[in-house]
Amino acid sequence: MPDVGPSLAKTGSARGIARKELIIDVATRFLARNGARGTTLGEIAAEAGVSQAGLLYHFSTKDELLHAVLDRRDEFEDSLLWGEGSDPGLRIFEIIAEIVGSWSERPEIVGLVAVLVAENVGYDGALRPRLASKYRLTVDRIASTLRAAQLRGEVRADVDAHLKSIEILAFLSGLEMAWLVSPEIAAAETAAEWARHQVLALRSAEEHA
Amino acid sequence: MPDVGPSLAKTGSARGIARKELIIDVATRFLARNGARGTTLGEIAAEAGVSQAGLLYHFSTKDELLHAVLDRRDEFEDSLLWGEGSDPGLRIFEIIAEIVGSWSERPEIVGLVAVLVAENVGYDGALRPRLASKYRLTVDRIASTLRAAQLRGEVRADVDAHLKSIEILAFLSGLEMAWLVSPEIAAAETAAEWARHQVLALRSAEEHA
DNA sequence: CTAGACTGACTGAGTAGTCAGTCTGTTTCG
DNA sequence: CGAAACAGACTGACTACTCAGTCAGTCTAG
Repeated sequence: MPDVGPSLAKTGSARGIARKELIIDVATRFLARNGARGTTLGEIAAEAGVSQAGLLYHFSTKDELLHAVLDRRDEFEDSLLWGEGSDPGLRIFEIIAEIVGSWSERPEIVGLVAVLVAENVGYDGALRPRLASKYRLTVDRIASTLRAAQLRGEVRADVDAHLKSIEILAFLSGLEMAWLVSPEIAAAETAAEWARHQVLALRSAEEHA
Repeated sequence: MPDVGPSLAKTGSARGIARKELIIDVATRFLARNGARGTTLGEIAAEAGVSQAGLLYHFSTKDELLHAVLDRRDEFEDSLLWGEGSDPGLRIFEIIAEIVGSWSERPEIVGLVAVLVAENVGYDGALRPRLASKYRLTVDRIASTLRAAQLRGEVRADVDAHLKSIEILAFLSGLEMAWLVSPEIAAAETAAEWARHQVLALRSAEEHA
């Protein structure tokens, strides 16, 4: 019985699984700093304590490794944004400010998605479709959250939830890039102030009472 | 008399200058889509109608070409942001919305800086110092504009001009990246709405009268 | 003794930069 | 005015190197 599609659950030994995880760890750090084109399989392999051929035993293609890294990252990001339930309402701004505040805890992996997105802007970018659809999904989720809050009367009705959602994500990813080139900027403070003002501006009159 | 430093005004023939400009044009388009690591000198040369060796006659190093592209881009960006005088006051938001609105006119070159920044996030990124200092310069300029507007009483005094400036640039560059992966998003509308709300939120009570 | 986890050696496709020489238009000089 | 000299703008061939992916074979835990 040949397994269908590319390795859906092909488990190996405990040792093998551990090494695979380690490789993903290491790859994440390299990719977040130098992008896919700026990272060689040799570097990752060496840091993970295997030969390049050994790495390719676990991930038969560079592309396969990239997707594995993104799979894990997607999971992580979802847990950050939607970890406390799928409809945080106006708390979404606080959550985002907290995410920015946590950058200093694991700086090596901040910017992974932003860096990969920038690398895949061309129409031939291999990861482009995946990154684009993930982006659209997140825009839609945040827009839905805002619309729900509008229906509950927590947010002013005259705000376009979709445009606001695009704005929120633009701010977040732009701040990420800025922090990456200039780590000394006050990213956490900027995000906290931003969140505070956003909530004030969006809160409906009724809520004020 | 040996000329001092790297080519400060070393002009060539009219034909040579024209070719150099053409190469910069072509390079700008490629770099904005595929970054420096994703663009080969051969591609640029072919599109500009010279051999690769011919290109290297004009720019003896890939790095030299990169800097030439950025020199032109810096000039262009300055003319967009500060073209109508160095202190636009609250008009800065309108200007930014106009910049976003103009993306569709020359889409091929949108994102140049964002893409190069993302590629140079690692500490060994060759362009990193240059890009970082340009970023800080722009942050400071916008912050100064806001502070001047505060002194004139046009903008509320309880806003931190520096954090606001970081926020503005984060929104702009983040929107750029979003538009690059998903060109169908309503970038111009998002920017216009954003600018409108920013001005409303920042305008001081006195100005309202 | 076997399957999973590797390694070392290799291949082939790029890719930046070098170099020696050519072509063409302009300037110098008899 | 015409030939010679020259300089700028290239080209084609090549070098030195990097890198993803292949392959045949080895090692080791269970």
